[in-house]
Parts: sequence; C-alpha cells; structure tokens
Amino acid sequence: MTKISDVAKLAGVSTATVSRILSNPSWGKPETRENVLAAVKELRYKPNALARQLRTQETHTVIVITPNLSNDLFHKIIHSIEQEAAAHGYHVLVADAEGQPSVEEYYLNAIQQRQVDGIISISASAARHLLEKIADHYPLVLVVQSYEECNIPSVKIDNRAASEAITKHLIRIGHRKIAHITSSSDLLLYQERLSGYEKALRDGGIPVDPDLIYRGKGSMDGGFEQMNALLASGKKFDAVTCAGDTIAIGAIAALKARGIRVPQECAVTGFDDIEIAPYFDPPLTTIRQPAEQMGQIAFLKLFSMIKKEKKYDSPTYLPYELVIRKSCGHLL
Amino acid sequence: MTKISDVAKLAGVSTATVSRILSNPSWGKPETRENVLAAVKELRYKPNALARQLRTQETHTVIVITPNLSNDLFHKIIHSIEQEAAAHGYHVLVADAEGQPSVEEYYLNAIQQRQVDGIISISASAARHLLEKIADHYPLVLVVQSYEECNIPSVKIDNRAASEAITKHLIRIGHRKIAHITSSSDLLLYQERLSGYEKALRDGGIPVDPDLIYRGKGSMDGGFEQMNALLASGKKFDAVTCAGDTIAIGAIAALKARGIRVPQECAVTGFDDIEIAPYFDPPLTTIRQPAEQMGQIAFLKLFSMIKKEKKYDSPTYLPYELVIRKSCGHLL
DNA sequence: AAGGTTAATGTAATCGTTTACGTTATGAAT
DNA sequence: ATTCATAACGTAAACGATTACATTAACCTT
Repeated sequence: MTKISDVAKLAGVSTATVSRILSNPSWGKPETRENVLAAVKELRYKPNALARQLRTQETHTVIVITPNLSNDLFHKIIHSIEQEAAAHGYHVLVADAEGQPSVEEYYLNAIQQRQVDGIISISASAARHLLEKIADHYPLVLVVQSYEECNIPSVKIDNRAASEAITKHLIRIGHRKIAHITSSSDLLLYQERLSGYEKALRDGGIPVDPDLIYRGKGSMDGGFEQMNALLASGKKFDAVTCAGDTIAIGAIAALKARGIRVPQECAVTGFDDIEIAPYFDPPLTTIRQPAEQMGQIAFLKLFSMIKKEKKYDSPTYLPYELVIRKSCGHLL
Repeated sequence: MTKISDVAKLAGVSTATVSRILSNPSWGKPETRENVLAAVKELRYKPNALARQLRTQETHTVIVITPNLSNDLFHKIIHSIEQEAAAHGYHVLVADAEGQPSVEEYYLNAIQQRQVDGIISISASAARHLLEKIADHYPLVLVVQSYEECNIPSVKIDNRAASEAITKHLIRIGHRKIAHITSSSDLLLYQERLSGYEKALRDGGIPVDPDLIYRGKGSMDGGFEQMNALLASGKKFDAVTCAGDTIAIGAIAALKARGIRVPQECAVTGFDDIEIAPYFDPPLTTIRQPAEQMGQIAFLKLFSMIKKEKKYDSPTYLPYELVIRKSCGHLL
C-alpha cells in the first residue's frame, strides 16, 4: 500500500507538504500542487484513515443504534441520517442491538474506544440514568423516544397526543368498546401510546377497561397472538388500537381467520405508517411519523454537539399525521 | 482519556507488559497480572482501538453492503452475519448503498483506507469485472446473487430452479396463462428468476409471451404499477409469478382494487418469504431463502479469506423451500 | 539597503498501541 | 560452579498520518 511518504518522495517534497496540499485547496504554489497531485494519481494513493483518525482524534463517523433492523420506520430514519451525514462528510455505522447481550455495553464500547464521534440511539431501551451518564461525557441524541424532562437532546413526535388523536377518531365515528394491543416491552413510547389511548377514552366518557388492554411481542406474530387471546377472552369490543402497524397486521389476520370482517365488525388502527400500510387489506388507518425529518434533525443535533457548539438541548417535537384509510371504518 | 502508559505507571511496569497481559492470558507472573489488572480497573482503561488497529494492521471489522435496508430478507441476512461475526470477535459495519452516487466507490473506499478487513456484498449490483478486480486484492464474498462461472466466493440459492419450481406448481394446479412481474434492475438474480419462469413454461408446453412479462420498481409501489399496466393491456392471464414478495403484495393490491379475487380469478406468487407473507390476505405462496444460513456461511467464508486460509472458492448453493399458501389457489 | 511581512516548505514530535529485540533473573542440568 | 534454557520484563521502533515550530525565500516599504 502506498503511503504519504511514497508520494512525497515521488513529488520531491516533504510529507507535510503532501498532507497540506491534500487537505487545504488553497495551499502551496501551483507548480508544487500539480506535482503532488500527479504523484497521488500515479501511485493511486489513498490516505490511511486509521492513521489520520489517530492523529486528529476524530473519526468522522457516528454510530446509530437500533433495536432491530426489521422496522420500516427505523430504516427510513437510518437512511435519512445517512444522507445528512454524507452531506457533512460523515460516515454512519449501523448497530443492530437485537440479540446483543448488553445494549449498554455496546453503546459505550465504540465511543470509548474512539471509533466514533457520537451516538444516535433510535428508540433507546437503556435505563434513564445510564443514558444520562453517557450523555454527560459523549455526544448522544435520542430519536423516536426519550425520557420526560430529561436534557438529552432528542427528536420525536408526541406519542401520547398522536395516540389520543387516533383513538378519538374511532370514538368520533361511533366506536365505544375499544381495545388496545401493545408491546410488552417497557419502552416509554408504548407507555405514552397507551396513555394517549386512555386519555381519549376518559375524555369521551368511556371507562378504561384493563381487560381490553393486551401486551405481547411488538411484531406481526405478537399482534396475531394477542388478538387471539382477546377473542378467546369473550370480551366484547368493536375496535382495537394497536401500538404499531406490524401489531395491527397480525391482529387483523387473526380477526380474518375467525371470519370477522374489518372494519365492518371490528375497526383496527396501527401506528407508524410502514410501507405496506396502504397495500394491506384493508389499508391501515395509522399515524405517520416524519421519518426523514427525524433522521435529518437528529444528525444535525449530533453534529453541533460534536463540534462543541452546544451540549444540551430541549427535545424537538415534530408534527405527526393522522392517516385515515379503510381499516377504521366509516368517517362520520 | 486514560492510556496504556497511565496504567503502566500506576502498576509500576512498562507499557509492553500491560499490553501483553491484556492480550495474552498466560503471560507474566500472577503478581504482576494482578497489579496490572487492578490498575486497568481503577483507571477504567479501554484500549484505543484506532491505535491498536493502526499497529496491527487489522480492524476486526467487516463491511456489509446492501442495496437497501428495507428488504426483510436482507436484514435477516445482515442479522445472522452479525451474530456469526460477534462469535468470532468481529464487528459489522452496515453500508446502505441506496442513494449512494457510486456503489463501486463505496466498496473500495472503506477497504482501501484500511477501515475494514473484508467485504460482504448482498445482491451486488456492480459490474462483474469490477467485482473480480476487487476480489483479486481484497477478501470479498457475495450473498444472494453472483455471476456464473466466477470464482468470487458466494452463497445463494439456485434462483432459476426455485423460480422454475414455483411456476411449475402453478402449471400443475391448472394455470396456463401465467404472467411474470419483475424488477427492471439488471441484477442477475432477476434474470435468473425470469429464466426459471420461462423454462417452466416451455417444459409445460406453454409458449412464452413477452407481452405477459412486466418490469418496474422492485417494491410494493412497483408491483402495483406493473399490475395496473398489465390489466390495462387487456391481455388475458390467470396467474402471475412475481420476482419478490413486495412486488406480489403491490400486484395483489392492484387486483383487489379492481375487484378481481385472488386466487380465485388470478393466482399470484411471490419470492423471499418476508415477514408479512403469511399474514397477508391471501397469504403468499412463495420461495423461502435460508437467510440465517446464508449470512452465517458468508461470514465464515470471508473469515477464512481474511485469515488467508483460502482465496477462491466455489459458490455455495443452499436449498430453498417452496412455501405453498393460499395466494396460488387450490392444490390439485 | 535595511527591515519587515508573508508565503512556501521542511523537520520532527505526536496520536496510543503492539512487538522485535535485548536484558536480566530464575532454575535446572551437568 | 558453570552452562544453558526459559520466563519475565523493559526499551524503543514501528504503524501512517497531521501539525507546531523553524527556516528560507520572496516581495514590499521607506
């Protein structure tokens, strides 16, 4: 592998000159520039990133930690982080935390070992105090969810309000016995969605019935299983709000398997507006999160922290959108 | 940040001793070990990965290049690569090539700059000669697709045979006028699937009709659009094989939108067996690729190349599985 | 012509490890 | 007691870049 000293030798200059010409477009006299650049081209020189990073103490790389790779919303966000990062000359390392023994360890290792300049955590699942400790020492931004009254920079929608909105829509069009299927994970975002659901019920004068709230895996399998459990319970219900589109899809499949028509006999709503939402039968009524914006803003926040422009920041709330399709039944 | 010399000072030894004790469990006398390890703990020392990598000339990191992150099959593969890599003490860097101006450049940069020890390319889209040139110099493994008679190591299923099998199934249960919707990308894998479809038709004594072959985006949107085009053409058909489950989902949505019942009036098959396949209405008949195995074997191949055990290798063909669900209609 | 400013470049230290090579201590073998 | 092998450890040279500091050259200014 050719190194900078090879280039320097061929161009008849010192390594310092090569380095400067390569990193500062207005440096050196034209003749020298030409020589050096010609040598670079001839030898096909590529700077060794490790050496550079070791010396400059920055990697121009950020790590994105995601609970899994199979969530459509997550990779929309990841993709937009990558776009924005590239625009600033940064690389993105994607870490799939699924199946990782200790997410916390994962978080820290990369940055402590100086392999990345900052962390973006999508839907972080670590304990609050731990995240705060990390944020105290390193640039960290949370996306999709964050803790309340916590000064770790974050970007998200108001999950509670969104969930309330979609539930209120069901009430408005005449549903009363509304169930909720959610994930049993203890992510705050699910608690917030549950809480929005409850608020909508209370505001609509409908008592919250704990027997209509089901928790399980946050996947299609999970939705399928929980809906079967709900059906098996014998409880009556005419609508279900699900805390995610994948859950909703599993739930609808379970209803259909018993010959229950959606939305005529039971309305179902999702959350996230994943790719399949409009193509499913029936198309899902859901909440759309502004994935692109979330990723973009998350990177920009992180970037300004890396550049030491600011350390803390208030959470950014972005607008969500209630997307009404057929799975919730008739509008008024 | 504490460095190795801090540890050495506190433990009263040289940096060489610290380094050796940390990397070789049977080195040094017990007393020294204890001192050093105690110092490490006290100072919370974490080795600087960059410095280590610069010195050892290996990063223990491999890069996985994927055409996009939204394909369920791809992240199953990525996930299994990560699992296997972790078991060998390697990290995985995921590169989403979508929207990248030049995938080729991407391929090379990371490895030329010595940031990774090897490359796994999922469904590579680069030109053959380019891939061969890369493989000549660096460890490279292809997954999901590869070129014929090419000695770049690869892991995949026999796409042609699988496509032939699923098409033959349609013929066996009585379909004659079978269309094919595929991606307009020039990935070999789509050509192979098309070719398997054609072979099945010919073997069944059915002429291949170019007017029944449609190409578009390989997404749900694409399937929707192509099916609409097919319908608009006025051509008669009673079944459609799609080159991917997402295409099939879009296609079915388009059929339903016109009130055409699937599979009664038109059978549809997919490819890949993504998460939603069993939950869709109707559940998709499709080809399951052994994603876990593919990822695992891909990493192992790469690993042996990195360790210089072997350079070239014949492609590994793994068994696929024809998964028959309802979207193709009655079995005999 | 002397002094001063600036541009162009070189020298060598530095980032934080690992490791080849050298030295000393220890103990076994003769 | 001498020799020899081996274990334990230290010294210092890498790895390949960037950059503080020093130097020289060139060009003004008066």
